[in-house]
Amino acid sequence: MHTAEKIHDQASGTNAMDAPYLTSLNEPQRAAVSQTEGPVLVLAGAGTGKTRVLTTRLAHILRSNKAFPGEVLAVTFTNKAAQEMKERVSHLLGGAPVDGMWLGTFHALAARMLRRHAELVGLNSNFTILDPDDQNRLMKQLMENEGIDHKKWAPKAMIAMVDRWKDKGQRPQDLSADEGGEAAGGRLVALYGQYQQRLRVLNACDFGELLLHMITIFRDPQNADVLGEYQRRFKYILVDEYQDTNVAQYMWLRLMAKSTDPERPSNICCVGDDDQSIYGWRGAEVGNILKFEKDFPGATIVRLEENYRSTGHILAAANGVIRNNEGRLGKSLFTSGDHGDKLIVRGLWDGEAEARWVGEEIEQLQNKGWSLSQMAVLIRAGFQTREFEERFIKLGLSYKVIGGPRFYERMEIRDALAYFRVIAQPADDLALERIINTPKRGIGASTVQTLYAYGRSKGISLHDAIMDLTQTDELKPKMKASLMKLLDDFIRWRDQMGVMKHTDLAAQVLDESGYMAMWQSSKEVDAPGRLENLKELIAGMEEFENMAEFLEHIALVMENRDGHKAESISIMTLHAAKGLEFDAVFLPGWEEGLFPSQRSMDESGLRGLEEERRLAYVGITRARKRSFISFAANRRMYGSWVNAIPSRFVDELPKDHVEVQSDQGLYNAGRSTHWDSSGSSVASRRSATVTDRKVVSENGTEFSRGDKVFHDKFGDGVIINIDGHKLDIAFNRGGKKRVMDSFVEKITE
DNA sequence: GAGTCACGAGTTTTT
DNA sequence: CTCGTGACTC
Ligand SMILES: Nc1ncnc2c1ncn2[C@@H]1O[C@H](COP(=O)(O)OP(=O)(O)OP(=O)(O)O)[C@@H](O)[C@H]1O
Repeated sequence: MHTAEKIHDQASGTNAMDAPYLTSLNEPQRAAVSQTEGPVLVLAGAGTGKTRVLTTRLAHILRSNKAFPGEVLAVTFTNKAAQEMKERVSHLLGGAPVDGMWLGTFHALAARMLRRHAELVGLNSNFTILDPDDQNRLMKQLMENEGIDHKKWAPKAMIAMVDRWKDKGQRPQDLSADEGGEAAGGRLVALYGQYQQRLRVLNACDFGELLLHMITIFRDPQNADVLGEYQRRFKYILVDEYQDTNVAQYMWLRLMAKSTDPERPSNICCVGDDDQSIYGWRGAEVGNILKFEKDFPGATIVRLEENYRSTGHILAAANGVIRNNEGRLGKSLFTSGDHGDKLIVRGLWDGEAEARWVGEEIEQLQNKGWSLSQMAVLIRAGFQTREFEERFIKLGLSYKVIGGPRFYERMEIRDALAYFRVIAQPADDLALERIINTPKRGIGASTVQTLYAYGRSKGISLHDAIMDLTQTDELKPKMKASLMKLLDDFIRWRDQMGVMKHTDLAAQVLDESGYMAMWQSSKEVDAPGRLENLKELIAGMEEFENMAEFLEHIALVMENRDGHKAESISIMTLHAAKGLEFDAVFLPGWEEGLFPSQRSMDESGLRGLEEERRLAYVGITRARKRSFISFAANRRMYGSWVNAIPSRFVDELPKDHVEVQSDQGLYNAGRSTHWDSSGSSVASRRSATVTDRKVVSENGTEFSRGDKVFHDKFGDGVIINIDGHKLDIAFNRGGKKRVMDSFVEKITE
């Protein structure tokens, strides 16, 4: 034990070493908890209690008076995990709520800091946090100004690239002009620069910028006192899911974790598992966890090997899959529990049959007394929810889609929020633009263009541009009156902000703006529902102190409506399931192209495939007792039927630990037989034909399934099957035809 | 400037 | 197939 710790213990007069919570840990876990001083890395596989260690460690630090709550920085991956950790800690400490901790996601914590120091980077402390939709719209505007074709270069894709740069901590000035490659006609870096400028004018930040601004502040020698304050404040730093931190997050952490006294290394504890790194596409760097020892010399590495979550068969199956990845740190895992039941692997005819089967299995488990809340369907991509939802509705099974369509993404909610945002922060152009003509005020697109053009020429916001132009005669009188009315409304509402209760103000705004009336008089079928949602929105605001707090919550916490629905099965993506556990887990859609995702492999090759495999590992290891893996031989894609072959991950499951239960021998047949969908005119019906994955035509073009092609006579289509040089193509104009590869051209976007 | 229709693109994964 | 965008007309 470190000397410092002893001193603390004596000083506080508390002997925390016999605290009750320590008895619920195994030996290495306890070591990781009680070694509070110096850098510690807990590197361990799934279900070994990493999160439990981190939570207990936090409780231990507080309980032994080593730090006040406000002196601990604890970073979690999701807001939900932060919430849970807060509850667990307070529970471990006897139940009283623990307030004042710096506990949250990277973004939530950075936002909290940035509100305090906004002026150091030229922002006002009431800056707006843009959501992804705002980002896209802003990018689109910039591209239109620059005359860049936003159909050829999707603004969303451009923003994705900008976000990746931000993940790496790269600002426009850190990039050479050609770093964007062909994107946006070779001008992406320039666009990035303009985008940053606009953020400043809008007094706004996007997600990545929250961290980048804090890094900028910390690095500026002029602000040494600010950095010093945080370095001294945070006596202990704890980070969960360290394998999925990106470069910017890493830099931010390192700046704060830098010890002010070389004699006393920083007390940072990170936990993670390189095999569970699944956010590479978002800039996460597994390298961060690999170099921990180098970054923090003298670090203690704790390995946990006992898995407390899953049965032997589940662990063995997961290990069998992940073993196929190269360059792993390698960890051993064992369980003292039973083998349990083998994993079920089942091939089915199509997605509908798959959903039906899953439904049956769920009902059987229910009949055995298992709880729906302890079951989950884990999918690869959002669109897969549909067939399960349809099936569950038919069966009357209660379910919740985690991370599905979110409440705040609904049109009417976004509109209402836009009003609130403009009240809170007048320079929020994107919000103002959204509602400037909603409800209809006769302010059309061309007027907005005029206003923007003026604002751009003066370097001011839309709001200020309106202020200026309504003082002149440049606008038509009608337009001018309309704009002045709106401006006056906002000024009046803004004056009320400090006076009126925020929920009352919200109701008043929606009423006086005519927004409520717009829906009340609407004949649309969903108008009543929208009004209902608006009411709910205002009711939900009650939980918050004021408007600013409410808006902050909306921006940072992506919350889900039915998240609390008890006794229902969860449907969510594998990504969203990270860190969770269920008695029974269903893993549908294990087909090549879907899982592993074709796109991931096309974009990132082997790296992409390995990340997909880690996703499979994460999925399997979410299960405590039962795991059901399935694949379908036929999938509907863009309305036409596509036949699918089982995922390579199915083959990687060790035979001894799975029970294969496939319909009509689909397990093997799926990969060698062409399956006709019921009655549709697939050309190869006459015989079971061989499906090839790829073919290279005489003239050297490579065709794969899913490729878009053009045929002189039939037009555009998609390759659904390949048999030597013969391609089965679903043509957009209708009909599926079998043609020779030499007759079609590949369309490359 | 507002409303209607047709075409086109899309399916990863999210703080 | 389904949603959203953009072009066209009144
Ligand atoms: N010492 C222990 N004794 C009994 N149960 C434990 C112990 N440690 C952890 N567990 C249980 O094991 C399960 C997994 O723990 P936890 O979620 O902390 O693991 P993890 O390593 O974070 O998992 P993952 O990386 O897969 O998300 C939990 O149900 C937890 O309560």
